[in-house]
Amino acid sequence: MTVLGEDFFHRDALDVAPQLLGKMLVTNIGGEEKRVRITETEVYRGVEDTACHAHKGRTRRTELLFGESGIIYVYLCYGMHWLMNIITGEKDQPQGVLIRAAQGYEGPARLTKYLGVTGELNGASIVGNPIVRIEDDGGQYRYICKKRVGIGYADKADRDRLWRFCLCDGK
DNA sequence: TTAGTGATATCC
DNA sequence: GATATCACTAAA
Repeated sequence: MTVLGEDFFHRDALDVAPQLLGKMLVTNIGGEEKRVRITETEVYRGVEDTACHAHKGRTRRTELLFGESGIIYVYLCYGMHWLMNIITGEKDQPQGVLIRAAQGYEGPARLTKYLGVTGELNGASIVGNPIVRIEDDGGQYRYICKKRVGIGYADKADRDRLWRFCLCDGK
């Protein structure tokens, strides 16, 4: 078992997202360790991706997306749901991977609710952090690509991108 | 199908 | 200052 380091995230989101599938997401928030297997991820990539929060440019909120890889971007949606992303790729190139689901906790907000992830984690690093990390237990998994969801506001070309990655059942 | 909820961005 | 929007979920 190894803990994923900075080099894992310092690559294109389209490489990182599928490889995150099957990894263990481990948090230790409020003194309780929670451990789940990631089953679904989604890529938001670049200013040219109209579904990406950063496509209109830098703001206080999206500043993190332009930053260093391995940083956690947590965003509050509809006033009650925290969504968790991990920044990937080069600095000044806004891209990230949304953790959409884990085994037993399908749904991006259900996952963060279980783990105890909130805006307090926004801007934290996922490498060398006792609060949150990702472990690789060596498993190899099949996955399938699907269209992203919940981005009806984006251009059609971006809505049709197959940037959502789901673990196949079984192995 | 719709209510619930609040930060953020955008427009005065 | 105000208002519109939103990478969702649970309940009906």
